[in-house]
Amino acid sequence: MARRRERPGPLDPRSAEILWAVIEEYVATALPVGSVALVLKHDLGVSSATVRNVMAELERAGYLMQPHTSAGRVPTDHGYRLFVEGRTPAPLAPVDQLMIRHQFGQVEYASEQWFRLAAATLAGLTHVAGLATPAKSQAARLRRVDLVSSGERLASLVLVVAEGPVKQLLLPLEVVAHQADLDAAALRLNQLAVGRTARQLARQLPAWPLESDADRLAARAGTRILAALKEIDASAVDDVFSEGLLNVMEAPEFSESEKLRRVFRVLQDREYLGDVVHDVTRAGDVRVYIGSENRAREMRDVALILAPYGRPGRASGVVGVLGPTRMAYPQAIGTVRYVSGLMNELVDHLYA
Amino acid sequence: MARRRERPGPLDPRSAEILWAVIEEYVATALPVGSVALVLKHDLGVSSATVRNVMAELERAGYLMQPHTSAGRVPTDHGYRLFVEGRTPAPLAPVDQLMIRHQFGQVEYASEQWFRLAAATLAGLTHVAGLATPAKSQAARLRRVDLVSSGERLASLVLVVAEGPVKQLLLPLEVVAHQADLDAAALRLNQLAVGRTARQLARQLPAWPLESDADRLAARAGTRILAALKEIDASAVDDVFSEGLLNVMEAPEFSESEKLRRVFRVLQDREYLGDVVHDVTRAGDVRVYIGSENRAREMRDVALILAPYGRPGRASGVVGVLGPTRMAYPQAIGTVRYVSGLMNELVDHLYA
DNA sequence: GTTAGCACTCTCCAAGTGCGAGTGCTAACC
DNA sequence: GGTTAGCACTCGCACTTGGAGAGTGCTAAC
Repeated sequence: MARRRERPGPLDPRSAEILWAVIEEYVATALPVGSVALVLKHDLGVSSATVRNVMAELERAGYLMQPHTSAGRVPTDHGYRLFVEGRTPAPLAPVDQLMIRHQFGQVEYASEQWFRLAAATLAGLTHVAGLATPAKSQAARLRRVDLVSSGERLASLVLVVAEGPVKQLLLPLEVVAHQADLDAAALRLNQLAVGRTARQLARQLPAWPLESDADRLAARAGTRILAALKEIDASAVDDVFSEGLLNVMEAPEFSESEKLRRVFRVLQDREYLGDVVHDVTRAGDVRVYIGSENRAREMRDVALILAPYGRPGRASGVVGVLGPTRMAYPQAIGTVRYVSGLMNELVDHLYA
Repeated sequence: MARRRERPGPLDPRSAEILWAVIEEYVATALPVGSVALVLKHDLGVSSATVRNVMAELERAGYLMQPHTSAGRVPTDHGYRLFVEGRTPAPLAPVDQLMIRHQFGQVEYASEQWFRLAAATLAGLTHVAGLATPAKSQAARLRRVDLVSSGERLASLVLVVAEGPVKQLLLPLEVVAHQADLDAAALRLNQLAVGRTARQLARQLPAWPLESDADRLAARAGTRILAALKEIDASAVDDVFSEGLLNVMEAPEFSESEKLRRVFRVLQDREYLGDVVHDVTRAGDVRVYIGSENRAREMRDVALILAPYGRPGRASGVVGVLGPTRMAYPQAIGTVRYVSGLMNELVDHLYA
């Protein structure tokens, strides 16, 4: 019996075929896969005894495991990893491509809805949870300011930030000001602050003129704007749209709600998500995190497939899916890749 | 034995005392309450046998039930209802009031964060899930328009809506236009469209001038604005901030994830939530929906405590909590009432 | 009207049992 | 030498059985 080294490079073709078969079977049924059932369904050219021998090797190599003696085999995270690397992703079916394009066409001019739709689309096609973060740049650049009166001593400060969402803040006023006064200040702000990042604004703000009432109002707003820009830059991810979490809840591996809770907990951990998003953006392509490959312990039951979109540094975000490690990887990867390409187009178009 | 009519008006004091005791005990332990345990802990002036008799009556009247013969008693939805009506809500502890005020003080001028904070605060204090919907008026009124260039043939249309969030849309342009052209059009729009509702805009739009390029651009934007306003008006609730869903997931009654899934499903049903919000707003005070009192079947395991804030018709929303029917109602009601009062103050201040 | 006493009911838990799926090993086979 | 049939063995799962314990409803006495 050709004893194999522990977890070596590529598998011989037959072992690979059997491993793929086990994984596909397990992904479909969520039940440990036995040798007999496998030869029955997958028409491998060998008997169940041979399959048993190969499976035993695959287990020694760390790609399969038995939940208990005398149960079938279940893929390990390493097994899935090999599968993901060994199989080419399945490109999204043309009919689905068409369907998605149609849906995105409907919200083409409502950029706020892109991310939600991306998440929903991914959830719908992969039957796991879809995720999307809005595009965001490292250093937010102010594109437009507006001041709207909200009473004699209160104004709404509207900030349009390049490559990001619009923000509304309240600005309490020291002196009574009407819309005309605010307009004058806004004019000033659009001259002085637009196009600046937080860093630039911090440097220039002290030198702003303070001669007229409008100047002073503008300076006051400037301070507030600076704080807001800093806050935007500081947050790793400002929002994560998730859709189809119900899909994940329905998976049998999450029938004990403790595992479910763990996933939810991570999904609220902005810092962790920020790290992952950073990784994915830097990698520049689809990334797959399988179970224990996730940095967070609590994610050891789930797999994450993420792809960046946009332009690194300028405006970028990620889209992807989250599901049990028992997932149809080739299909999911193909789908995530397609949707990220679509988001690329949309964002490119917007921030050309 | 004084046979009682079925589910009559108020209970005699002793029966009420026992019912309250059962509910408090059950809320604390989540275990069916037996007669012996009750007299031991609650120091009622009677023996367990008497308690048994009273409990049997309460069961006949529909306020208690047994999960199975020879188990203790569990309150029914009717029992909780009686409890809610019979007990005065517990006002929020002064120390908690202070804590909340402090937290809201920190985001006083970031109106977008109020709702999330309200939900988070409620979740933290009540140990169930906190909910909040942003303030919204029946007929959105435009407060300000801005056009920002996003390329030669694309503009961002920024809409500030009275009593609502700011919106950003993309406006594809028929002809090449630079920021100066957009400014001219925006000036027109702020003269023609500001202060109008969708209905008013629909009437006036056809009569807008179309002489200059700016006019034509403004008209084009006007059409888009009208569509956006209509959309805002049409959506029953545009967003529901929920925090602390993990609290609910941890409750023993949701250990089977099927019940959990039901709750999540309802939480995504905008139409249903819209109906409830409408009810609460019309009622004008805290409303409690216990289990089967909810219109949605899927909500029969949970209780909802909601309070409106803002001004009906003008800008109003709701805050509240969602948890298992086994909830500390007096405390939760007191907390929800307090937070809704706080939101009232904030919104009043803003839209004075 | 209240209470002690008691028979009765029903869940929960632990231990025991048969079944079936699936394995690893051995010896024969190509 | 790799492959395969055969077989003993293992172990989880579902089911049964048998107390133990909690809690009830009823009855009779107070």
